[in-house]
Amino acid sequence: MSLEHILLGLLREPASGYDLKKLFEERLSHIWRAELSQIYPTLKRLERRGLVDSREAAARRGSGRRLYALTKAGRQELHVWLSGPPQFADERMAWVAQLYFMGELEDLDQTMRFLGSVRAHFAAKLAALSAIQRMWTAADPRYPRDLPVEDLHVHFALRKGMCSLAAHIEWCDESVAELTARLEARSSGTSREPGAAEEAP
Amino acid sequence: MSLEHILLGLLREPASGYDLKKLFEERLSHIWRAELSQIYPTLKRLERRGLVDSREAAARRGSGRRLYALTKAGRQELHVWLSGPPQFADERMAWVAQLYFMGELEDLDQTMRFLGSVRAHFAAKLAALSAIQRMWTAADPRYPRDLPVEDLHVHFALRKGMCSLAAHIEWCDESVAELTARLEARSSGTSREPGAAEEAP
DNA sequence: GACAATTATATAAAGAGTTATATATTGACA
DNA sequence: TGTCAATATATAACTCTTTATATAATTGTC
Repeated sequence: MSLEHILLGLLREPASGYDLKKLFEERLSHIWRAELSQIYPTLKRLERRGLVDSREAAARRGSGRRLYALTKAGRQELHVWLSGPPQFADERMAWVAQLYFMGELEDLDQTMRFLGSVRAHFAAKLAALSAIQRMWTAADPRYPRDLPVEDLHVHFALRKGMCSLAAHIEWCDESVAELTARLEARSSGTSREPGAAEEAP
Repeated sequence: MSLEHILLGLLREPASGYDLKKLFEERLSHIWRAELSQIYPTLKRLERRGLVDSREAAARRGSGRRLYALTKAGRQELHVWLSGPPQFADERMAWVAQLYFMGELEDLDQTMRFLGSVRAHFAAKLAALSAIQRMWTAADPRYPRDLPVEDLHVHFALRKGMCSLAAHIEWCDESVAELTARLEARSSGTSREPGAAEEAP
């Protein structure tokens, strides 16, 4: 189970369930997301298996917090996961399925609007990752060539997100261009469209 | 629930659960996957809701088959889904998480091997999609500019997969190049590595 | 002093997907 | 004749994830 391993990875420094949720949002939002209702029971399971241990600590506010930390066995398990083969899972992309079936609507304007929404979505995500990279570049003169090994890997993961998103945007533009060419061909000369005949009967 | 809508999309022609599983594998493998154990109960649910209806039919082999077909309500529901906003879901990419934490291992050779596996994986997937595109190009002289509207959308979805995969491969190459530069810098001149001192003590 | 926001943990219930298993029929091949 | 592969449906058990809800203390604000 990947969530377990990711929690082990995040627990290089001791953290509470609440902290871990924040770490997911701040550092891993482009890779994985997890809800508190999933994190808490998973931490308990990891503790039962001896991969993490916990101690109570004073809360800044609210009820007491429980800080979890990696055990030796936990670090070993993490290394096994990291040394193993890449774990691929096939994606489920509902929005691509929508596009796949959208010919059914026979409405290329709808397709155009749809591609616009898609492009905006990915552009926003790319802007967020670019901002992170810019911050990093400004803050650390070693970026990225001379980063410490750990940060280099984080950099790779960030670049993965940026490259994917940039490709999505380019694909949107390619598709919009193909659609536009088609719509122009339709509105000018050779038209067999049912709607076009209404213009000059 | 997206699987329901995808089944509605596939059911433009009547099909059995078994047929639909094949359609997922043949046409939608780069977009969505579904197991028979998920398809059968989903079809029953769709029938209870009046979005599809079914009739028994003779099986080519095996026990009798049940053919499902879209109802009017089903087609309407499909159109609502297709007219709605794109449904994005954040991906969970275990392999990127592995890379993110891989600095922990302090073994850049392992990182290199990992990136090699990743590249091979995506290259194989891209080859599969490219083959589909080549077949299509060869079979239909209208590809892609003058395709019927329906096929144009299928083409867009295929191109989405190809663009993503090509970007993944480029990212792999970029990362390998950065890693290589680093490994060469380490093996030549300025070395503070613990292993390097053993060469000439 | 009331109220909202934040910090913090916990659990129940539902939904989505995977794995394993059971059944039955037919055709091909050895 | 036996058995393997393909066609076809069905269900149980399990895992993973989301949504909703409950509790409780503290800080800042109006």
